[in-house]
Order: sequence, then C-alpha cells, then structure tokens
Amino acid sequence: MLLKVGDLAKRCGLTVRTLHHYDSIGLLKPSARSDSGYRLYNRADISRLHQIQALRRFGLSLADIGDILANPGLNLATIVERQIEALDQQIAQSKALRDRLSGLQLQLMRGEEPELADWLTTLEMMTMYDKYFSATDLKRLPLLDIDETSTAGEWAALVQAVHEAMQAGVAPESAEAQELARQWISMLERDTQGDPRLLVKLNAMMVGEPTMQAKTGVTPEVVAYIQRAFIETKLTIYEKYLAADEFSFMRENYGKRADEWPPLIAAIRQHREDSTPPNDSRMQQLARTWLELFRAYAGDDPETHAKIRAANQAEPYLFFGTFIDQPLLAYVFQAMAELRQARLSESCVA
Amino acid sequence: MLLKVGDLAKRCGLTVRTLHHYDSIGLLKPSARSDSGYRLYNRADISRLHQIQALRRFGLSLADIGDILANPGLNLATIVERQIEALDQQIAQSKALRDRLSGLQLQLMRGEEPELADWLTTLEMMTMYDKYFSATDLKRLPLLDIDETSTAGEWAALVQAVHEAMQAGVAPESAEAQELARQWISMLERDTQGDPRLLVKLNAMMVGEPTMQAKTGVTPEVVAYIQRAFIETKLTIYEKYLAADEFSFMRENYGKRADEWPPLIAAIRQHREDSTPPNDSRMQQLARTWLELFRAYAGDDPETHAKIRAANQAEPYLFFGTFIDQPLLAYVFQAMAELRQARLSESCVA
DNA sequence: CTTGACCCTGACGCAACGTCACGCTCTATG
DNA sequence: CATAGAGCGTGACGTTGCGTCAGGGTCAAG
Repeated sequence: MLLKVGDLAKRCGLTVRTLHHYDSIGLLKPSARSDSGYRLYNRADISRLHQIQALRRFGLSLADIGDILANPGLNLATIVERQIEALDQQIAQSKALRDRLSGLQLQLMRGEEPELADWLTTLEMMTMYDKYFSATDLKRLPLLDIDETSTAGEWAALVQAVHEAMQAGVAPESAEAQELARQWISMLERDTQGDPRLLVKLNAMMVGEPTMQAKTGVTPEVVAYIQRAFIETKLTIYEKYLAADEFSFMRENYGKRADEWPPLIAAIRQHREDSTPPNDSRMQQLARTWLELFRAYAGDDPETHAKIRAANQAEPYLFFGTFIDQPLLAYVFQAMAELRQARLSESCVA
Repeated sequence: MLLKVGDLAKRCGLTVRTLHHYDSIGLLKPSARSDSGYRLYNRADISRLHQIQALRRFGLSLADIGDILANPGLNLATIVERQIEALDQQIAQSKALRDRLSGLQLQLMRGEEPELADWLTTLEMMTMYDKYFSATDLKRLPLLDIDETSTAGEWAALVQAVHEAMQAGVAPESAEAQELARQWISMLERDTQGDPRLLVKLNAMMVGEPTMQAKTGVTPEVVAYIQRAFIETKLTIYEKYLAADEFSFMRENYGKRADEWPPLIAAIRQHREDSTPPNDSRMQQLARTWLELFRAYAGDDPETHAKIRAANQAEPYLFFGTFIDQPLLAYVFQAMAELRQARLSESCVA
C-alpha cells in the first residue's frame, strides 16, 4: 500500500507543498520513489507523519519535532513542560496587551472621537511612561488619564502659568512664584500618592526624554524655577528660628544638593517596606548619607541642628513636599541611633 | 537638533538595523541626509517614531501602522476593536492548547515514563480523534484515556478475542460470537454514553483512517462480523413472534441497511435537542426515512408490523444497542403522526 | 494521439528584523 | 598630521513554515 504525495496529503489534511517541505528539510522522506521519481509513502511513513502532526498540534517547531523523533531517549514530559511554560508566558503577555487595549477602548468610547493626531500624542506619552514605570506604578499614576477635566488639564494649566511667570520675569523668590511652587508640589505629592519612588522615576523620565519635555512643557528650566521658589517657601520659615549667620549659611547651601534627597528617601522607603533592619549595613550607609546631606546646609554646629529640629517640630509645613512621613522618619532615626551606637563601641575599642 | 541613527536608536531603545528597516520599507524615512550620506532625524521624525512604537505595542503590523499614519481619517476605535478580537481569539486558542498539554502532562505523571514510541502512538490516535470529534465530544469519550487498566485495555482484550474467534472460524451466528457482540455493543453504548452522534463519528473515523484500523485492530471485517453476530441476537428473539415466512423475510433483510440507522437516529436526536418541532419538514423527511428503513426489513404487511411492535414492547433487549431511548421514540412517533395527518389531508384535497 | 490530472524541481515571497561583510566618515589622540 | 577606533552606509543572506508560480515530465482515459 504505497501512497503518492497527493493521496497522502488528502488523507492527512495537508497540502502537497507541505509534504515537499517536510521532505526537503528531512523531516519526512518517503521511503521509496517510483521509476519516474514520484514520492511513494509506505505505512511507516504515514505513521511518522501522524506523529509529526500530533507533535505539531502541541505547538512544537518542525526542528524540535525532528529532534524528538530522531532520539527517542528524549523525555516527553520535559518537552511538554517547556511548552506549557512558554504558553503560559505567551498567554500572560496577550492578556496584558488585551487589558491595555480595552482600557484604551474605554477611553476612546467616552471621548467624542478625538483627532488621530491627539491620540497618537497620547499614545506616545503612554509608551514613554511605560519605559520608566512598571505596570503597578502605572496603575497609581493618574497622569495618564486622558480625561481633560482631570489631572492632565490641571497640570497643563499650571505649567502654562509657570511659563508665563518666567516670561514675565517674575523672580522665583517672589510671593507669586512661591504660590505656584506650593501648588506644583502639592499636585505632585497628590499624583504620586506621596511615594518618593514614583517621584524619582518621574524625574528620571523628564530628564531622559526631551520629547516629553517638549510635549508637556516641563523643561529643566521650569523644574529649576519651581525648585528655587519652593526652597524659598521653606527658607522664609527657617529664618524665624535661626541667627543671621546660621540663616545665611543655610540660604547659601539649602538648595545645592536638593536633588539628592528624593533618591535617598526613595531608597529608605523601599528598605522600610522590605523590612530591612535599621542596623543593616545598607541602611547604615543611607543614614550616613542623610546626615551628610543635612550638614551640607545645616553646618556642623549642634546648636544650629537643635534649632532646625525645633523648627521642624513646630512647623509641619517644613515636611511638605519632602515625601518624608513620620514612620519613615522614625525608621531613619533608628538607623542613626544604631550608627551612634556602633561609632561609640568602635571608639571604645580604639 | 538632528540625530544620527545610532543616537536615535539609543534614545528609543531600538537597534540601528530596525531604523534601517523602517527606512527601507518607507515607514520612517529620515527627513535629511548629511553630505556624507548619514541619516539625520529631526523632531518630527522622532515624534513619528514614537507614534510607531506606540502602535507597535498594540501588536499592529508595520504595514498597518504605515496605513494608519498615512491617512489620519482612519478610525482608531475600529482598529483597536479588531486587535482586541484577534487577541481574544489567540488567547482562547492558546488556552485550549495549554489545557490539552496539561492534561497530557497529568497522564505522563501517573504512568511511569512510558516509551516514547508508545506515546507517539497514543498521540497519533489522539490527533485522529481530534479530526473527527469536537472538543466537547472528546471530553465525553473515555476511549482516549491512557490508563491501561480502564477502557482502552478492555477494548484491546475484546478486539483480540474477536480476532481469535474469526481466526478459529467461529460462525457469527454461534452463541460464542453473539456473546462477544453483546459485550461489544454494551461497551460501545457505555463509552459513547448512548449518544448516537458519537457513534456515527466513531464509525466515520474507523472507516476513514486505515491507520486507526491497523493500530486498534478494528478492521471493517471485524465490524462486519460483530454486526452479523449482533443481528443474530435480535433475530433469535423476533423469531418467536413471527410466522415462518415473515421471519425469513426479516432474516433476509434485517441487516442489509443496518448502517443507515445510526446516522438517522443521530440526526433525529440532534433535532430533538434543538427543539425542532415534529412537523418541521426536515423531521418529516427523517420520519419518512425511518419508515422506509423499517419496511425494508419488516415488509409492508400491517399485521407483521403489529407483531414486531408487540415484540419490541415485550422485549426491551430489542432496543439494546440501537441508541434509541423512549423520549426519542416518542418524538419520532409524533413526527409520524404529523406525517399521517398531512397525508390524510392531502388525499382529501385530491 | 491528445487531454487533463498529477508529479517533479527550483525559486521567490512573506514579517520583522539579526547578523555578517566591505568600505567610507568622523573624531580623538599620539 | 597620521592613524585608530567608533560609527555610518549599502547590500545580502538567514530565520519559520509553508504559499504560489513557472517550466517540464508522467500516467490513464478517450
């Protein structure tokens, strides 16, 4: 019972071309040829083809199938397991994509068919966010919401206002600029849900994506302007608690290393959530950095430090926009206490 | 601000080759070239690239993206919807495959690492089953169970016994053959859960797949032998209820069109489940076929018919293996009643 | 002897790039 | 100023699993 290609193809629901292909790659070579060169398949060939079809239905590649049929020592269970894993991953990916798409579809439904160009701009921004934020981050960031009436619109208006102030030559130390800064920081804290890690990522994105700067209008200059104005709001408070020379030192240095605080606080927050013990070497290092940054604007005089602490206790506003909360502060203080302890015993030994 | 390929690639997380590709297919052509032929991308190009990336993340093909960017009149919502549909389908497929694989894995776990060859044989059979049965059918068919102690083993033993009987020249009319046939039909009814549609598909598969015949040993000859023996079990009963001439006619014709019953009964069962009214033209046709098949072995004498009906009522065994149950019978009788009604009014009109 | 149905081999096409290979350009450094 | 090394350019082939011709032989029927 020898079959020609066409017959075999029909019987197995394949095309002739497919059998040619299997022949050419050596997956299924007919056991015989007629005098005129026709491929002739016998029962063994048919059986092999059935096996090939069976394995194909499991999503295996032709190459893999060839390997399996070549050395029967291979473990089928392992193969199946690998296939399942691959499938699971693929399913998860597709599902994630599906979710994103249906989210997009929802937004498409409620807006009245926006311009394609607008949409593409939004999409662009979404992809940039994706580069910097994880999926869980994104869920918490309301900045991605397309609804004009909400956050996005607020930010656009605020950025616009800042631009105008800068254009008009309004000094960052002015009351007007300070008010803008307060609004800015307040919205920032709200939209990051007070999480310094989101703030850090947001900063990284704004620095790393000139296109983002262009689209949102949040240039490094704007950020610097807001920062100076915001610092001013803090300084005016500290002024009441410090002597003239102490204050002038602080004014000189308060903003210099301001950019280093958020990453530090983000790192500490992470450790706290991971339940890293305060005497862990990494936390100890962070505490040292904290102290260093503190001395960079507070100086080294313990008396000045005490005054600053007093101010901090009396004026809750001083913590506004720092992304520092009480639990975090307590955690840092623990680490610092351990630090002192260690230093003490060290000096005893020495 | 003009970027060279490498710069743009880095900024967007792509490879240079990809940008070359986009250029060559016309998806993103740099707006300028340097004197030395270097590609130079301006802000608009970068923006377009971002849009491309955004659309890519939705799983769109480069060609589709090109179309969308080419005519902004296109409706994004439609595109998104199509993508979602495609994704849903793909996910469903992957899930189905995953289920099959993990089912296979389960079976692999409980057997003690069977030979690859055995496994491939099983897989071959599974794919053949797949060709003839739907996914829901397969769930109901225990024939696929690999466990040797269960159905598969029983069938193998029975087939073996039948082969031996045939080899030994045991007549299908003999008591021994009849007993084999009763067992056979009983297992068949059990494993198809009394569903004639499964029986029909099973028959189709056995007829259509010589490989299956070879592997299971269930050749057309075996089937014919069992059928003759089974018919004999019925005839011995009918003999008691019929006159000699009536019975000889029946013996002559009872098996002749036996193969036409299962498809007929399967079709009727389907209609009953679909709640097709008995006076529907399709059911009327099936009822006519039924009567025709009945007369083919019962003859045309109403008196004989009455005797057969009496036998059927008195001997429940006569329905054994027919895949006919009481609800189905009642449904067919309704259809026949409608048939008579129609014929009556027809003859009145004529 | 022709016709139509099959068969053969060889070669290109697709989708989205990866990976050479060969040669030119730019920039930093000795 | 020469040169090295990084970066750029244009081909061109490989990947996966076949589809789809093109050009030409084979076989059974009329």
